[in-house]
Amino acid sequence: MTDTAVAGPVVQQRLPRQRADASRNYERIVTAAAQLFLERGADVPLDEIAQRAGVGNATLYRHFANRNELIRVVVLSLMSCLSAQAEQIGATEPDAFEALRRFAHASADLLIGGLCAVFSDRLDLADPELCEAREQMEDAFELMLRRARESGQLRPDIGVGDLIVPIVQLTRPLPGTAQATVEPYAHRHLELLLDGLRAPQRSVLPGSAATLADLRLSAHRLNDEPCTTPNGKPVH
Amino acid sequence: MTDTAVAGPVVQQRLPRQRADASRNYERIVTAAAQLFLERGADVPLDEIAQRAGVGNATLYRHFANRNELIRVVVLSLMSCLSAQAEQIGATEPDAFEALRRFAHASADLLIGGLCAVFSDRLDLADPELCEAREQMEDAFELMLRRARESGQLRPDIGVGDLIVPIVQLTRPLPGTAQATVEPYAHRHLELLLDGLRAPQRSVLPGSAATLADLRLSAHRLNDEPCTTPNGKPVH
Amino acid sequence: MTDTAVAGPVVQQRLPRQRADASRNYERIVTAAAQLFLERGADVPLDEIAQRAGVGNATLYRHFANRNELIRVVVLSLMSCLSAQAEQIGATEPDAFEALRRFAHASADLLIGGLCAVFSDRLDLADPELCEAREQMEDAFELMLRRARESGQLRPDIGVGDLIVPIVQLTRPLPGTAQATVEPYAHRHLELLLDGLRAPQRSVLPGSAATLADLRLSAHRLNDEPCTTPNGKPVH
Amino acid sequence: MTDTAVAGPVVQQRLPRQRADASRNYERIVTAAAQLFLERGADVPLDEIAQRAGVGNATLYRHFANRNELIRVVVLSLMSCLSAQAEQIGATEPDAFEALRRFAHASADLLIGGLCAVFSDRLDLADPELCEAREQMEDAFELMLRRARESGQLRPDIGVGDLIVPIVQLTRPLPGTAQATVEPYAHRHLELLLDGLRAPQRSVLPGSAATLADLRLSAHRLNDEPCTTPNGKPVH
DNA sequence: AATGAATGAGTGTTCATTCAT
DNA sequence: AATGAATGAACACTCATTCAT
Repeated sequence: MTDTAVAGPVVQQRLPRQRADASRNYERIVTAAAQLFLERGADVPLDEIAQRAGVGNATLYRHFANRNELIRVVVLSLMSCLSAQAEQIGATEPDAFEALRRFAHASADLLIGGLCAVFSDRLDLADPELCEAREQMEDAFELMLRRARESGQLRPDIGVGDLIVPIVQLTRPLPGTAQATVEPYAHRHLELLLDGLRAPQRSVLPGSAATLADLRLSAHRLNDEPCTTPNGKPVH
Repeated sequence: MTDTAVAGPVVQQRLPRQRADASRNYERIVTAAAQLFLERGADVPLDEIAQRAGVGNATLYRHFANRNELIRVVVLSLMSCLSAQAEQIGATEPDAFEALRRFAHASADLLIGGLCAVFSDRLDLADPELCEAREQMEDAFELMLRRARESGQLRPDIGVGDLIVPIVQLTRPLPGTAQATVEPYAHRHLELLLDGLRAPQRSVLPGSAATLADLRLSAHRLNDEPCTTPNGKPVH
Repeated sequence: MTDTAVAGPVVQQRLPRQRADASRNYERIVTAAAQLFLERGADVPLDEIAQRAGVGNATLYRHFANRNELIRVVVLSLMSCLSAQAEQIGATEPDAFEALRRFAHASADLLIGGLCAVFSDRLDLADPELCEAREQMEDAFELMLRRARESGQLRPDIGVGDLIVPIVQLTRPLPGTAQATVEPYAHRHLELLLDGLRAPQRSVLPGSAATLADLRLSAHRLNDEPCTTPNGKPVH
Repeated sequence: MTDTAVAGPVVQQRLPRQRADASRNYERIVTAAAQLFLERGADVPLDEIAQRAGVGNATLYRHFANRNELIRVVVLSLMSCLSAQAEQIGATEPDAFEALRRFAHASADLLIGGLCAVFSDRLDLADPELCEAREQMEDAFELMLRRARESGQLRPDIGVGDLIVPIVQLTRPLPGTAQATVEPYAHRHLELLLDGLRAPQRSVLPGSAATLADLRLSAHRLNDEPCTTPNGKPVH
């Protein structure tokens, strides 16, 4: 993935009249942020992002009012890339399950783990731009799943969340390590999961499939309650 | 899971003559820490842990010289519980794959996601107590896998890391949310993964199985290098 | 100087009925405190003093309400030793200047640098016990000086403060170092000073001689004022 | 002494393009630090230094990474002033001993007592800038001494440490008091010492002259050993 | 517009002092 | 009486955010 692959689509949405150096700085900041969020987590000092981008810290603030704004743009950028990938694979891969498989791995390659931030309390759930990007992405997954299901290769009890959430989780950087650490394993484990997705199904799944929005909502609901195990017993 | 289930085994290793109130506080701190680490990540203010434990901040420091000490004990406690579970399940469940399956879900119930801290740079890789607990845990998994493999129910190309890492990842709390948010989905996705583990295998896996130590080592190797994708292209 | 040399005289002044272990602890604390104050400054953690004394920290507080109490006793102990030395030397040394000289060096040997605490704001200037000890010590010096002056060996423009203050200063441990570091030099420089004290005088001294009380008073007067140089210009 | 007299030489060494307000703050911090270190010791809360300088605490940290950095600059500044004084006096005073005398008193006026920090474990003994400043200062003293010795006015058994150390000690602020408290006496006692330095010598000195580096080294050697009196008996 | 600098709120940690055994 | 433990108030240092150049 190149710099423009991440920052490009979003940058294009910005207002036209902008000094050349300003838009160059904007891109450099987004790029540096994407790198550092993945390498060091969502809490990296903004000063370091500015430094890696080669700009002053105040310049970062000129473009992004706060850390959440920056996260938002990085996430939008990632989701945008993802949707584009889906479209391209869907258009070219004849086998439906193989398309799903390739898309899943492509997502991992796109470091979709960064998307975990989608669920972060740092993002405004109602942000229209974000919602739209998310729906677009979910639609892409949905389409892939429908086709695979219709082809008879996908077990029928699978929803979009059953794919996105595991991809997000399996590709997250392990805490304290760079993204690159998990990546080789991510593909391997993803493959195992995909095998579990194939028809005929080998088990009865507990729970039900969820969308990202579902997850986000349940997170909101639970956030202030005491932490309990699924059996309802308080933790510890 | 009760308090003693988490803190017990470690507490038992402490020196004998300890005032009742002190050991009560010790356990309360470990318990509060385990909760808050899961709910809010490894960076929760220690003051909040002390507050939730109902003790002064300095009391926490009397028991644990710093945050890493505390993490270490929490992790040891979790791993210890896990090994005990394995033993119990292995002794009672006749079907080998079902034993594996139950153990995997039990691990998720034990909030094993917290174990992600094993990989954290916060822990001393060489700490003997930690190594021992990790090996014990890996042995338990190894035994489960061997039996399932010998019973012909497990695909043969699976190593211990192929189980532990996905469990850790799938059960990690989504960033910014409480552990409880993922948990229902964790079991569901784990089940999918387990289906992928069953024989006959439905795909050829990329990469190779890894142990926790492997992961940790590769993390060390990569940490100072520039972050690259598996294809060798620099990220972004 | 032995342990009892420091702690002894003061201990004898305490009330009679006391458990044997209590009075043993008292002495051990004073001894440990005297050591650590000299080695590490007046700010050593009291817990360390208790530890070196081999008692619990709370035991220290049973004997001394706070750090100042402890300093007070250590200082009293040192001054007491000093007065005893003066008496002994005065009684045995026939040459008056030599007596002064020996006393000065004996004072240095007694680590009189610790007396700097006399001036510390940590001590109650009006404390009667302290005043008495100070006067006693000053009397001893006074007597030495008078005899030396009468013998014609001492220049006439010298007061008691002209001896005590330089001794205190020259024997203070250099910051960040143990007392022992200066000690060899202290005797050497003291000797130089004593040479300066001999008659006939080689210069006209600025200012006037001071007593410890004078110093202490002027310290009080100045403490809250802005810091100025002797010329009245503000420092820096 | 004016602000620039203290902070000037060091400030001049900083990188060229600096905002006016930043360099003003830098000087104010150094000035405030020099004052407070002398008034209250090397342990004054940095927040208070910041407050006296009229800046926020974080501003202090922008300029000095930690307390030792600050001490280092203050010390460098003092030593630099001192060397300049020596040069000026040496060039204008025809009488060699009088030059020495004037320099000694000028040193006291420069609050050289603050130099005690030279010995502090807070300073990096190997710091090249510091070493250079120290050597420069010692050279200045050395030159003064040689001239006085050659003129026949200085007793021959005197080394540079025999001047610097007593000056440092005699001008140190008494603990718990402002620098100003000792200052009047410092000049008086210094004069006595200088009288002791004059030829013909009136005594045989014990020990030998030392440089600052010697002192620092012996401090290092002794710091971890048990504290003993010069006679080899353990203290107390 | 870009930026270096300023800043206050927050966190980890220490320590004098008090409490409970 | 002795003591291990508890505690809150300090202090060093960091960082997001704002200010001034």
